[in-house]
Amino acid sequence: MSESVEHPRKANIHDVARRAESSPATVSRVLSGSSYPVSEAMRRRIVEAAAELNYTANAIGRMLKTNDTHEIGVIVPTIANPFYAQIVVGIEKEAKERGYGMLLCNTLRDATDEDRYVETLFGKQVMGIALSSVAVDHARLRALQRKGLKVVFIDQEPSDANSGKVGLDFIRGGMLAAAHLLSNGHRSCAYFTAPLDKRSRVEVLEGFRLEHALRGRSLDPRHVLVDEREEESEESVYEFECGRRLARRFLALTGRPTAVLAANDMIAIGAMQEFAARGVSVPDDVSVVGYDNIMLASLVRPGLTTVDPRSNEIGRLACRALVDMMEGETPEIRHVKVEPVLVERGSVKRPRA
Amino acid sequence: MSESVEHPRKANIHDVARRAESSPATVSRVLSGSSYPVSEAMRRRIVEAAAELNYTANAIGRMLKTNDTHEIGVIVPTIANPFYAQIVVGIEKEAKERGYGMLLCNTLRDATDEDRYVETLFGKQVMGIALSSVAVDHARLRALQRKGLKVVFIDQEPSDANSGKVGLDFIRGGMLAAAHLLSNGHRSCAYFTAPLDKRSRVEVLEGFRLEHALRGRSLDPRHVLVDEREEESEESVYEFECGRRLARRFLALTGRPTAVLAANDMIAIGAMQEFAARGVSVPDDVSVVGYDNIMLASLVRPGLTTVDPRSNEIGRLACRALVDMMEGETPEIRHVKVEPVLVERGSVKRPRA
DNA sequence: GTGAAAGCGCTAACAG
DNA sequence: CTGTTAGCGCTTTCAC
Repeated sequence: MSESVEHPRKANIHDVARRAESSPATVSRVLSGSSYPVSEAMRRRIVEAAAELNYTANAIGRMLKTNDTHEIGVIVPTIANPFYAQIVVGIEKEAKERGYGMLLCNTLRDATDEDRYVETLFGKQVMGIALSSVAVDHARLRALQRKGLKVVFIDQEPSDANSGKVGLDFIRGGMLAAAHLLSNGHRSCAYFTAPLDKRSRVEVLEGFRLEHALRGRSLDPRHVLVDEREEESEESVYEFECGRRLARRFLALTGRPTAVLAANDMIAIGAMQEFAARGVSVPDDVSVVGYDNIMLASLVRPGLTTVDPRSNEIGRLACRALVDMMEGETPEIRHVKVEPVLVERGSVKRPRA
Repeated sequence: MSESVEHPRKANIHDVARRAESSPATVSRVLSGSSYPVSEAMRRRIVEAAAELNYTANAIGRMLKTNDTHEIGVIVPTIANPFYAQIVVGIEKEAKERGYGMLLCNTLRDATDEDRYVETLFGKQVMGIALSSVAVDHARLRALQRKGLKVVFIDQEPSDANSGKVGLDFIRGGMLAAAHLLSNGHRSCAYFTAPLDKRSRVEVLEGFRLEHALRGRSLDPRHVLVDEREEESEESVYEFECGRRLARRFLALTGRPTAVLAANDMIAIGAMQEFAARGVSVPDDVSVVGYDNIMLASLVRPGLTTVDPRSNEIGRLACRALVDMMEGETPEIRHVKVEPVLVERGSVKRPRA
């Protein structure tokens, strides 16, 4: 039953040379786009012979010789999460433009796999790795960096002069939201968040506060509503429920604010849903701003005004930094923060007088 | 300015051999996990030397020698679409278990890029490609298959005895939905869909009809509601709006059915939203079933009962078929259809008597 | 302008 | 059990 059909051996550079009555060296020069001078006649013969033989250069041979794979490794928790999917697409776009291929690894948050992936990628001779994952063994990574591996961290603290880093500017995002709300005439704002154990959640709050301060205002501590419940079930389901719970607490507040910033869109949408269920109109009775700009934000009614972290751009920049490092460019742009941007939809309005 | 720090040359197999006072062959045997007998003492010395030198085998060298990269190529439109993201994650899980790496390519629906990707992957000596993209040059693909490339198509018509294929069983999905509705006592059902220019939309309808027939029922043609509007704007936004329009038409029907199957979740959710806005209760006044099981389906109120195509499983099977083909396994399982599954939530209920 | 030859790092005969 | 050797497909001196 083992009917392994014999395939015609793939043509190699010698085959092409023979057919074009030339030599491997010259074929290589022509087909790899070298600038080395080759006569027009010879060039034509070679191109023709290659076409006839259906020749495709073996990249492995080239890689071994040149010691340059033109590939980068990318490690993320999982592209099932749209945020990472966007980043990866951004990375790939940039990589494609620069002529690099991408080796993608989803760790699914398994620390063991993560380390294994780093090792495998290094073995495959990628010269650079972009990663957004916390559990990697940094000691090992350092060791590999000493052997020439370039590393760019995405949305992560630990970095150093030898690594690149692309950060998300949550503080700026919080400021953006505050600026939008305050300049729309809101004099009292609330912040909705799940427990403050993630950097993003606290930094958004920081920015929110900061912008208030910059405008001579302050955020009433009683208006910072932190959900107590632990994260059970799936993340987004949890966040949605969290938004509903916080909305109920919000409605019970005396001297209730006229606007809310939520730490992320799912919380905002949960809150909006609860408001609607209780006859509180968004944006007439209360304005809501989210964070993340997930697809859903454009679908709910009213559309959710939210802060977009520009994940695509994050990927692009990460890749750019990485490739620059690999190609020995100046490391000036090694540490970037991507500026988030406010997307206005219908969930914010000036408060009633 | 060109401060290219000199990195210590990576150790190679000769370095390890020298340090362990052995030979490259033996080092290879030990470090590549060959079953070739090597004395314990020697083995230990080699492992130790490798560790001291921080040795990582160069996979490129091995690939060139063995003519086996242990890598597969994956081509999809874009992982920004969660459906494809799920598939890719499924592929990768399976690939990881089987010891294969993955080269991911997002075509972003650019036909030119698609062909280029196929070529590049082939040049990189992947022995197999899984692809879910329509625009590939099939003539070229056939040519590469003749050179031994294995191909698995995902959710696509054109296939043949030489290629693998993993299909989605939309017909079965439609049947599942009908069975659920009918056995819950619904005697009159409707189908909501965007224009019938996609295979999925017509096959789901087919299945829906078929199951009716199998139970001696029939689907009233006037209850097949097809949106006329062309797809403008973003896909999911369009579908959402489409659901709302169809819901309005549905409510105007005389002898209105008690249940609805939507061609996909976004349409179903749009319809639910419209129903709610018009005081029609789901599931009390009308039951709704969706298709796709997107994350959102579990978040809306009531939860949307829907057909899950099991994209993750699709990816797994695609990869399994591919690797089997690459490893010369029997091709029995070459053409698979993945059985969808009904996920029950709160949007379906027996109709009022 | 062209070709011969060496060699990238590894594994697999083969010989001992 | 261990080592020597050849060579995977390519690029790149170097010599002509």
